[in-house]
Amino acid sequence: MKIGELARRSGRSTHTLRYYERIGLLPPPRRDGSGQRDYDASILVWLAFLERLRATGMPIREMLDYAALRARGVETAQTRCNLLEAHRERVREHMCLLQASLEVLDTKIEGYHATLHEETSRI
Amino acid sequence: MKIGELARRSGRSTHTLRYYERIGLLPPPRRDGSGQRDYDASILVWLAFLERLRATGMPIREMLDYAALRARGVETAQTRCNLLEAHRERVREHMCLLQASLEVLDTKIEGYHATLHEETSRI
DNA sequence: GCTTGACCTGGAGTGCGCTCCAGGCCGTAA
DNA sequence: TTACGGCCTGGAGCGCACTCCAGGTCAAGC
Repeated sequence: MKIGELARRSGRSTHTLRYYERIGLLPPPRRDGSGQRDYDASILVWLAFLERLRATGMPIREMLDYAALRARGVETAQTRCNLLEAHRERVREHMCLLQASLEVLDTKIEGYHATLHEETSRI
Repeated sequence: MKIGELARRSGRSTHTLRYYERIGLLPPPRRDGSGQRDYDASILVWLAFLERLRATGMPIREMLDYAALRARGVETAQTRCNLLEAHRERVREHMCLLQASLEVLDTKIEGYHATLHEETSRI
């Protein structure tokens, strides 16, 4: 699979894919006769996983740590697992904060509705 | 209240408070005899509200829109309410995405646990 | 043969939200 | 009186995660 197709199928731009490779988040793929990248379909799984990490706010620096551990093989499984568990905990905390802020927002909006209703009925 | 105290009480740095003022997110406070900012305690309420917007991921640009509407007075209440409601909807969507990603993370971690357990019991 | 479009590289640029710096003023306490 | 801490300004710098550019190669279709 060439970079354009991978971009389409993974939802990234070709720019981003090359950038990820440059910083070490994607393994360098093999190249075809004319030097163009030729990806294995399995890379889509890795990209999908990275997207979950990204969506939950993990900084790239930390993804790099994870990727480096992964490259060192099975003996780092425990460390990777710990890393993911720590991240999960942060995500949970973030969601709690969002939930609390959402409630404040609800209250604020409710206040606007009350005021606006008063305005209307006063006319 | 001087800027240092406001920083302490609002959880921002003095740098950030001056920055917010510069971009129009905080109204310019009065100054004391020697030109130092002298804040009214009521500004804490506004800062706390901004913090909720920030925590839920509203870009500063949009906070500025809100602040500008607010400055125009009561006739913009409906528009401000709409703005907050649209934002609330985005936050809800974001939370759904986080929830889904959290579940993927759980599955992944579960997989690590299974593998690690297998490793252990094979020894 | 020529055009088109996808690909290549190294490096510069972007937008966001701060964060810090230099150089200076002011009021209080030792 | 001098040292200190906190304040002032305009403007530069930073970290992040991309995003784009110039200038080039290459394969396929007309």
